[in-house]
Amino acid sequence: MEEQLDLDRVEKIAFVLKTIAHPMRVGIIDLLNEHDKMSVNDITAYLGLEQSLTSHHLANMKMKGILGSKREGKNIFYFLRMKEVVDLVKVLEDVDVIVF
Amino acid sequence: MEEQLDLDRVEKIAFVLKTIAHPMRVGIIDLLNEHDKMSVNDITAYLGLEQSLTSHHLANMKMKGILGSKREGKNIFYFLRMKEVVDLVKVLEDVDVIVF
DNA sequence: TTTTAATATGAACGTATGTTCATATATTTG
DNA sequence: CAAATATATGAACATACGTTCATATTAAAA
Repeated sequence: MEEQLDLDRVEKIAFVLKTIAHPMRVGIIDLLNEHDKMSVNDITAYLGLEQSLTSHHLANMKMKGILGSKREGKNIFYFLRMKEVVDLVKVLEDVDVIVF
Repeated sequence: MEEQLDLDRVEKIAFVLKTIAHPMRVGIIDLLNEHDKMSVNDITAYLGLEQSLTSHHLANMKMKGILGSKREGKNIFYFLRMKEVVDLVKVLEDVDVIVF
């Protein structure tokens, strides 16, 4: 690595981390890694959240390029666009942490 | 993966992500990956921040188990304790993102 | 043993983020 | 076309987070 901070680089990396750094958004990534695409309803059920809150999380991740979506009739299906985020989760899978 | 959300799991993962999801904290990880240990002064210089702000970031990451520190005379040296975070950064190295 | 250097701490404050709630929009079905 | 279903949107609010500033602590050096 360099001896001089590369601002663009660290900002880009932090931007993605920030977008994912929430329990429910990690859950969404897990789910969409298992399923290719899922409707908002099914995601909502899985997370156990309110519809509206799920929708907010999904919109946020979509806007930032992590997810994509396509309508199919009454449903809208979300899917992983930035596949790398799955690896982020995998890296931390077995890490030993005390959460607070 | 499972068909039922594992809350402890996603909370743990999000907790670590959250701790790192800041440009300067990504910078700190880069630096400590290159150097084994570094004094607060040197880290501060590298980041181009105020001493106090750097100290806050370091204390935060230490408290949450990402970093460790040891005093040597006048200086305090910080080092990576949770090495896995380096891989988080590496995963996002070459990802294509539009930051805003 | 006062001064200087290195680092930590804590209060204060503004901004960002997560959540709720009420409502809007789109699509299908009767 | 009216009703039902699926999803989005936006305002309001509370809380979390990042930053600054002023001051405390610790160790070394003069």
